[in-house]
Amino acid sequence: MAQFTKETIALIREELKKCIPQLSINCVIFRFDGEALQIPVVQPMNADAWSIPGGYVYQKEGIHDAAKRILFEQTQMDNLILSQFGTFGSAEREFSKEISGHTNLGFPKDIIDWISQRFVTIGYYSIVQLKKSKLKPGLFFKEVKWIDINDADKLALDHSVLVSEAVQTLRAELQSRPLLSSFMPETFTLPELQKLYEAILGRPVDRGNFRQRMLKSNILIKIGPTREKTKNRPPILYRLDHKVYLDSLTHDIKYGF
Amino acid sequence: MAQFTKETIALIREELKKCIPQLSINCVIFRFDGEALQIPVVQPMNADAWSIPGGYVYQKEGIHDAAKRILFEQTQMDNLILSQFGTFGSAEREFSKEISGHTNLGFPKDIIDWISQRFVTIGYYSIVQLKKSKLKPGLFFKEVKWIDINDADKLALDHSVLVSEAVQTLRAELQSRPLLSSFMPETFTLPELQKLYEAILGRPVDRGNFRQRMLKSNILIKIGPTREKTKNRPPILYRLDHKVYLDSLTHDIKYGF
DNA sequence: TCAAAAGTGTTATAAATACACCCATGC
DNA sequence: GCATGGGTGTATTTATAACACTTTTGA
Repeated sequence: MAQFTKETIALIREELKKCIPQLSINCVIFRFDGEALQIPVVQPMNADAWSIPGGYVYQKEGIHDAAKRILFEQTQMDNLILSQFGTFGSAEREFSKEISGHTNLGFPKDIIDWISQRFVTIGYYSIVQLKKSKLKPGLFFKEVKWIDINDADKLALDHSVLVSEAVQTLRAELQSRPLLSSFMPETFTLPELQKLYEAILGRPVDRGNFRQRMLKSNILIKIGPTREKTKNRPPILYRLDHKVYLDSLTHDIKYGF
Repeated sequence: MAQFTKETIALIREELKKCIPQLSINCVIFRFDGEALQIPVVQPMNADAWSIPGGYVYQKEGIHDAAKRILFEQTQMDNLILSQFGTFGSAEREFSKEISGHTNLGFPKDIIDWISQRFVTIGYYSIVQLKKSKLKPGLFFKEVKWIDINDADKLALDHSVLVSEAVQTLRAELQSRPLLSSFMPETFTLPELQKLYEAILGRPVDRGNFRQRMLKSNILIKIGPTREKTKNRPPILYRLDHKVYLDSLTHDIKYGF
């Protein structure tokens, strides 16, 4: 396990001093690679386990800004629209054993004490387009990588729970938030869009009905028969009509009266 | 403005020592008086402004339990089902002036410093039946009272914002959470239920369609023609079929494909 | 010409929505 | 009898959902 230099430890100590204690932020970022939803996970310098990106809030910083900063520091991804999916702070959310159990953290006691306190964490989620999803590990991290959400069941602490809560929120907000703008590239085909919906909903969707609904809603603008050679019948290329799409989001729920 | 005794101040100091700093919880509790939605607001001993119930989280206490405890301490209401509606912590959420601006708080400096720090607050909401909604002010409070949500625009700090966020969440969760069980008494009439829906949705609803939908869903059990003398045609009494009601909550959203 | 994936159409059912009409009560 | 609020029915439109059929491509 890598050890931190004296300078790095001093730096970390200074950073932690500027933060609100016992409050953390964790981010679940989604992308769609054409087949499945994926999220980035990070591996700190001094640990083997994988976590979702997370950190602490500066005293003079809003929690929203903190989430953006932390995400950028740990993955280099920027310009994301973040939304909360919940705040987690049961009495059992106390991982001092799991954290200090690793004998060779390379941290002095004061830092170990600080990070192994009982924490309340605010969960944020966001979405990034595939082409903007290049990751670069932050200062104190060995590695960052994308994993399928279905493989997110062995993360550090209670991070697997956070991921599944974020997925549920994503699902619930599919019709009320402009998720497509964030997920899809400039141009795409209906079969591609359908696969995204299937990945988010976790179930197959009927092709005919899906197309009908999408086309009737006028959120898609046809821009040509296709781009490349395809193995079978070439799909039609579309792009989002952002204006119509934003208007189409269900601000009002149907009640039947 | 009332002053605290030396003993009370010592007690408060001991309490605060046991709490997570810079993290608070605020509760928005709804009841329905037959006409409008109402929430309880509290007035601390040493302040004139009205706030929604709120407090701090003990080190060894889950945030959910903390919300229940705080609510009980400040209103004596118990056995509520609490849900989060958001966590608030913008950099501007810093009310030291508003808090210490009141010159006669009656607190020593260390306590003023503690409570006028920058706080992140977790918002919880819940519902209580009218007949279970008797309030009793807590130890450090002058008064507790119910106010209409429409009159909640002059609360302390940013509490009016919290209330409006809670109302939005209530609205959004009307079809997915068992709110009726908490709002309605054992027996009620359809016009009464309709008024609740109108209060929550903030708009009139069609009587015919409302009745149809309610009756077709089988969540109501007819228990008699009426109870008392009424001015006009006596409405029919119903009670909730809790089993059917819970099953009827929309766990899956309609997408059209 | 065949498989595979894309694209289109048809139909049955259920839900949403707008109303019109009747009923029971007190005055 | 009539105003008032409670209760019921009907008709139109729209959405959901299942599924059959056609088209285009590469091999």
